[in-house]
This record gives sequence, C-alpha cells and structure tokens, in this order.
Amino acid sequence: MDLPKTFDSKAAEERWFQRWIDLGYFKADPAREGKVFSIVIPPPNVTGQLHLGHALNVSLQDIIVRTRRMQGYNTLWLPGTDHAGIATQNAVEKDLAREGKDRHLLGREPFVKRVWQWRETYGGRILNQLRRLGASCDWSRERFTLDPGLSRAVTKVFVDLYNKGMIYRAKRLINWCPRCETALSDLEVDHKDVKGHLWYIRYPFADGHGGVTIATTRPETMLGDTAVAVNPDDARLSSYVGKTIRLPLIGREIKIIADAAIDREFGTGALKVTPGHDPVDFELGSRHGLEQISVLDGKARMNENAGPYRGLAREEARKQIVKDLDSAGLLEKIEPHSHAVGVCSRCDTIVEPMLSEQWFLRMKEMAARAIEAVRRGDTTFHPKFWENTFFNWLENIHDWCISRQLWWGHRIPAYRCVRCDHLIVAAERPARCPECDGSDIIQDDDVLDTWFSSGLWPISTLGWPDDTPELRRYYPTSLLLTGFDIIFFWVARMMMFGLEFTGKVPFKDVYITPLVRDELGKKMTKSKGNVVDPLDLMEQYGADAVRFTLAQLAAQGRDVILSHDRFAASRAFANKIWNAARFVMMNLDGADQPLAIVEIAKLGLAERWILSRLDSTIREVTRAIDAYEFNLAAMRLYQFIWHEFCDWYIELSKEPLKSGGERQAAARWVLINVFDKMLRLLHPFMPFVSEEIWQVIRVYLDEPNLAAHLPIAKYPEASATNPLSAAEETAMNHCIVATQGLNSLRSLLGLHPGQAINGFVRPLPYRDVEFNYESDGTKQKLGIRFPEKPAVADSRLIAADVADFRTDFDRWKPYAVTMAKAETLTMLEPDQSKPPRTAGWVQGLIEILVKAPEDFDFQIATKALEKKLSELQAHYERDLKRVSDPEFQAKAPQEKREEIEQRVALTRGEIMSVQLQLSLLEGAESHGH
RNA sequence: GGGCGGUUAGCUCAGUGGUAGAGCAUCGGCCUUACAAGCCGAGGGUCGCAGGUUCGAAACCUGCACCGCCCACCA
Repeated sequence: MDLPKTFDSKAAEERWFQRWIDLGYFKADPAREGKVFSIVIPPPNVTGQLHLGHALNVSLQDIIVRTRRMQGYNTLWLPGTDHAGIATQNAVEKDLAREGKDRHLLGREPFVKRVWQWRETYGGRILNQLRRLGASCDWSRERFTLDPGLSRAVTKVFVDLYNKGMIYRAKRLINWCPRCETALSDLEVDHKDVKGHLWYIRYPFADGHGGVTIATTRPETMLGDTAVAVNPDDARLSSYVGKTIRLPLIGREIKIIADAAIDREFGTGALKVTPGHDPVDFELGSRHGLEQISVLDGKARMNENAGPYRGLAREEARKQIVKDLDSAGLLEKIEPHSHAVGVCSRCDTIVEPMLSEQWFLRMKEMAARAIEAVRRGDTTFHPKFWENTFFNWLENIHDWCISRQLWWGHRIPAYRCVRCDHLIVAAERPARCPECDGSDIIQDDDVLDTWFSSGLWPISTLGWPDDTPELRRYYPTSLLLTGFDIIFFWVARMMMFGLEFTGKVPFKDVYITPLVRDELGKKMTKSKGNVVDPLDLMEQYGADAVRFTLAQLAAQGRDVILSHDRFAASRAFANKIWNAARFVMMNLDGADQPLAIVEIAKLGLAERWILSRLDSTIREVTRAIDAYEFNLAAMRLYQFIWHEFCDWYIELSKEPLKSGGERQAAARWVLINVFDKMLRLLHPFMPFVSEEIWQVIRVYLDEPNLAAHLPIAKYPEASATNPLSAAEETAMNHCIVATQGLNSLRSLLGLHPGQAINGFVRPLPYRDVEFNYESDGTKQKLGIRFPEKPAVADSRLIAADVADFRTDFDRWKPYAVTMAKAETLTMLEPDQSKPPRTAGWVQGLIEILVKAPEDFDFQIATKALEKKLSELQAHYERDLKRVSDPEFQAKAPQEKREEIEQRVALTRGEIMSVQLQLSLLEGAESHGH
C-alpha cells in the first residue's frame, strides 16, 4: 500500500464528508431503539459568515455528537439558521443604500421580497462553512426560524400568552433606535462611557425672579420637563417645594415637587423631571402623576412640542438651546462629566428613551420557574458558575418589549377593526370584527423580536405544537452548547418558553463556550481588523487541525486565545498520525486480511504495555468528554498517540516486525488493533484524517459486523482486565526510564548519537532479570532486549528499592531514573554481595569518558551535575526534616509518611549517584587531558 | 455601584493538600528508509502580593493589586 509522505487534508475532506451524508450516517430516526442524545444547533444568522465562535461551537458539538453516535446512542443534531430580524434587515438596507435606495422607497412587500432573495443568495453559505468543518448534523432536518412550521409555533405562543394575559400592549418608555427606527429590548442596548458635560441651568420662578438651578447632561430634553424635583430632606431646597417655575425658552409652568429618590449630593440637588425621555423621570413622573411630553420624533429630531426648535436633530437642538440659555443669562456653568449612554447594539447609534405603545411579555412568573428548574438540577450549567449569572439576570428581570418596527420577521398576529378599533389577537386573520361585524380589518404592522422565535427553537424545530415522534423522542434535548453572550437573549428565553409550553426544561446540560480572542488576547471585532477567518485557517492547516486546536484550547472557564503555533502543532500531529499509518502499512505487507487474533497471553511485554496504555487513554478520554473537558480529552489523545504509541511502541515493534514468526504476528496484530481503537477515539476530534487512514487499515480488522466507515463504527471500550500486570508495568517503566537516563547521559557527555554505549539496567524488583542496553545511536531504543517472561520479583529489597511503582507512569518516572542510578551505587557499598556486572556498568561509563572527544566540555558537564546535586540535597534535607518531625509522624496519614520515607531513600541514592558521576568526570578530566 | 472570571516557564495553557507539568518557542546534537510538519537531549518558574488554616499550600480561607467580562435608571 502506497501512501504519500504527507497528509493531504483537503483531499480527505472532500473525499469523505459528502460520502457520509449520502450514506445517511447522520440521519436521526426517532423510531430507532436506544438511548437518546439530542442537540439543536445554535442557529447562526442566516446571512452570517462563519467566524471562530461558530467554529469553536460547532467543533465541540461535533465532538460530542460523533462520540455519542459511535457509542450507539440514537443521536440527533438538528441544524438551521435564524432570520435574525434586525441584523439581516440592516444588512439588506446597507445593500440598498449602495444602490442609492432605501426600504421606504421600495415599500414593505418588495423589501421583504428582497430580503428573501438575499437569504436565497447567502442563506446557504454559513451552513456550507459548517459542513466544511465536518459538522455531522442531520442535514435533512435543516430548519429556518421563518419556516411555516416554526412560524406556526410562534403564532400559537403569542396567541396563547395573550390569552393568558401574559402578553399585553402598553404605552411605556422604551429604548428607541432612531437609525433603525424601532423599539429595542433592554438587552439590545449597549452602554458606553462618554465624556460629556454637565450643564447648570437656572430655572426662574414663575414670577420671573430667582429660581432653582438644575444640572443636566441633556439640556435639549428640558423642553419636555414637567417638574423639578428635590429631596424633601434637603434643607437648602425643601422650602421651594410647591412653588412654580417657568420653564425657560418655551415658558411652560411646572411645579417643584419633593421625592426621596433625589440624590442631594449630585449637581445642585435639584432634578429636572422629563418623564417622556428618561426612565428615572418616567418612574418619578408616574408616582407624582406628571404629564409625559415627548419632544422627539422617530428619527430623534425635535417634534411639534419643541416649539421653535422643531425639526432640529437632537444634537443641533442641544447646541442651539445651550446657546439660547446662555444669551438669556440662565446658563450658570458647564462642567466636564463622564457618563454612560445607551447605544444600539446593532448600529451603535445613541438610543433614545421614548414614550411608545408596544407589546410586552410579562416575565416574572416564567423567570421564577426557570430559576426553580435550574436550582432543582433539571438543567445544569457547565461551568457551573454561569448559573449565578443566569439567576442574577432572571431575578431582576423586567417585562420584555417584544414588538419591533421592522419588516423582516414574524408579523404580530394582532388585528384591528378599522371601523370600531377593536383589537383581535388570533392565529388567523379574522374575516369580520366580532364587535361590529366590520370587514375592514388590518394587521398590526410590527414584527416580533427575533429572539422570540429563537426562544422556541428546541420545541419548534421538533414539530411543536404538534405531538410529533421527534418531539416525543428527542425532547428535552441532552445538551445546549453555546456562547455566554447569549445566555440572556437565548438560553434564558428557551428555558422559560420550554417550561411554559411543555412543562419540561428544553435541555439537561448547558455548556457555555468561552470567548475566542486573538493572539494578543483582544476580542475579535471587524473594526479592529483582527478577525481571524476560520476558513483561512482550514485552508492553511486543514479542518482536522482547526478542530483539534479549538478543542485543546477550550478549557472551561477561560477565554480561548488563539495561537498560530497551536494550529501548526495540530497539523503536525495529523501528519504524525499519517506517517504512523505509513509505517504500519509498510509492515503489513503480505499479512492476512483480516489478521488472525493473537491471544493476550502470547504477547510480549511491550505489546501488553501499549494495550494497557490504550485502555487508560480510552478511560480518560471518555471520562473527559462526559465531563465536557474537551481540552483534557484532546491532550490525552495527543500524549498517547505521539508519545506512547509512536515514540515507544512503534520503535519497540521494529525488531519483532523484522523477526518473522510469532513475534511478528503479535506485533502486527497489536499495531493494527491499537491503531484501530486510537482512530476511533480520535475520530470525533479529527474526523477526516482518522477516516482516511481507517479505510486503509480496516481490511485487517476481524470484527463481526464491522462498520463501513468510522462515523458509525463502535466506540472503543477499555478492557475489563488490565493486559499488563503491575509487575510488568514496573518492568516496562524501568526500560523506558533506563533508556532515557542513558540517552541523557550520552548527550551530557557530548557523545555522538551514533556512539555505541553498552550497559545494562537491572530493575530492582526483578533482581534476576536484566535489561541489556546497547544503544548505537541509530536505533536508540531498539537495543533493549526484553526478557520473554519477567521473572518473579526477589523479595530482598535494598534501601532504594521501596517504592511501589504501580502508580501513574508520569509521576513515577523521575523516581525510576533514581532507581537506575541508585542500583549502581548500592553495589559499591561494602556489605552488599556485589553482583559482578554492576562493576561493568561503572566500567563502561569510565571507558566512555576516556574516549570522550577532545572538545568535550567537562566544566559544563560538571556544572550541570553540581546544580542537580544541590537541588537534590535541598529536597533531601526538606524531606528528611519532614520525616523526623514528630508532628508529621503524628498527623500525616500513613500512606503519605511511607511515600515520603521512600522518597528520602531514593533521593539519598540519587545524590550518591550524582556524586559518583561527578567524581568520574573529575577522574576522566585528569586522565584524558 | 453590584457580580463573575483570570493571574503558574518567553507564549498558550494543564495541575483542587505531599519533590512545580505539557505543547509551542529557545539552545545543543542528529538527514536514524514511518515522519526534518521528524528524532535524541538541555536550559528556563520565589505558581500576582500580604496574611491565615495545616505536620505540609500553586491548590483551602481573608484581604489587596492588576487584567478581562457581565449587570446597573446617579440626572
């Protein structure tokens, strides 16, 4: 089998994705038996472009979806898009503007038609980009929030909530964007700090004398003032309460009122009250029954209530009014003042608090039920701390303004009889007015906030309000995976709607993804020009590498900071796997298809060892995915594949592969089987490279009902019993550590890697077994000759030989280095019966030193050893002190005491070893120079 | 004003009570027929600061600093 030297990611991506879809692997069948795993995609804006947030989101969803599918779950991942009312409408308006038109010129019908056209053009784009990432959605179930079925759900919800009295119409002070010319919800308003001014303006009493000075950041709204308020406890001003003021410039007479909410410290302590243009004043005005006067129109120009200023834009009016007040001698001073202004989150225009009649949804009760459901644990957030954020918002929730003065969206199912003005809320347009029987009935012009329909996404996409098989089978969904920026907009609303209309939470788990930032840790925005395009990344590194990198970076509770190095490393990883595959295939020439299964008992130590490492990897990866710890799963895979399988097992397999016979058969079988399981584990992370390789090796697999492709192959499970005994594990770890120790020694001594070193290491628990080591540099690890069967351990233990090495390899490793060296040393002690070959080891070392090259730097080597020695001594002393501390002996748990006592012995051995090495260096220096 | 998250090697991040870790980057040595997108080594950290709890703290508690984010009607 000929495989090219480097992995061609693009070819693999093109080869497999369409194939998987054509074969229907991603299709969900509600009729199928089995446990269910279901998830609905956070629908991207229909006209959106893929950004890294999507890429992260989709990669993580795909990892878990593919895993569950392979684990045999009845899996549904439902894709789709959101009509994204205001965002899309703005985009099309911008497009129109380029042609010198605007939507009003076009008219409502043609404009909406144009948006649909736009959707036809760009609507498929983002989903195609998700497919490029490998998203294994059931693409046959694609939904759009304006689909007829989903619209029907929206209408029903509106009508039901209206009939329950939860949706109502009211004239309130709402957020108004003068550019978009629509109402906005509180969430759609961003707050920005601006450096403004505080204008101090004297409002004279009605008799023309004296007056009260107020401080304001918005002088132009004074035209709508209907009172001046002071704190009743304010000694300076309370005597004025009840007096009348003549409002400058327009001459309206207003009263001075008292209200405890007034901050005496701010400004002059007197507040101009503008109920028509300020939320605080609106509240205050309602308490005192003040008139509400609006002085601005929908485009934020002064209206007919603004007298001489009518027609001016609000900024113009402000300048003019300040100027006029100054001429009138009423402007007392101007102070610089920073404060926050609300801006439209879509277009950044300063939002105007405006009096307006809108539709509202009462939230308190629904919010309370959502809180209760999360408290009960029906839904759990990951990471958990997001629950606080969720509670916090819901506990302080205000009614939701759901109507928008837009054209793109779900038109509100409310109708009005032209003749008698009767309001009818109904799913269908009524033919006649039930009050006056009039037939002239018009529908409300407004559409719903786009989040109203996305809030229904988990139920509407499954067919609600009908009782569909999908709804019954897949609802509640298993998981929602989304960004924190839409917890309020979307997650909370889905919770509330789901509970309200099905009595059940819409998802059991919510995984909140972190924010993706650029390499400098900055948020990516178009205006900063630091947006990294995932399509470029895929082009450069391949979809697998992009997915794997995002998974690695997605630690819970942290922002994802991009790093090109990481993408490059993942691409190298894909290539590494590819080359491992080439090695395996090269060595399977002429092998049976499928390979005959080899019993575990007939495998060598290295074979059993890699199988054992594989089991540990399977367990850890599975556990991490279950816990949504994608980064840990990815890291473990990387560690196993590269450092355990490639670095060790492949190297160790070379000799048996050449040997022919049973050992060759065993090595072949292990190579294929480990590779197979490894690819299955890897597949959810790197679907393309894994499939590309698996297709080549699958002919060797002997599995009943073997899947044709990886997406539906069975997910690996760890063996019930460890293929490696504790003793064998110890032996193998000794080999690894001995090899590393001697490689390090050679490097330290400045020897050429090709320089042969002969030596042996005897693992202490196996005193009658030795591992001969002959490294000639060209096959560094190959020289280890493993005993066919490790002999039973000798029970005699020397001082350094007390550690129980049945612990995790990584923790164990440093001790083993010590072991290898300590062995050497103990042999020098007089009371030991001295095994002859230990002296040989030392002898070998001396010979090497004698043969050291002319330019060998003894000073550097000595320095390094001395440093190491002092570190060891520090550790030794610390541990020794600890061990001899009576309190430690009294209070520390026994296992800890033992552990540290063992460490003391080991460190002591290692110290002696380093001392020996140092003395050898000294000797060699005087000898050789 | 309230709340949340973060601070560990040059960079990006693991590490929830027992000798500080990985990847990348750096340095040294290797073209060794799976892989130079590679292999073998090495250097590099008073774990943000100050207290406390503990036999023992990067980890647990308190306070502080700095970075980032969210919420909020001081005109």
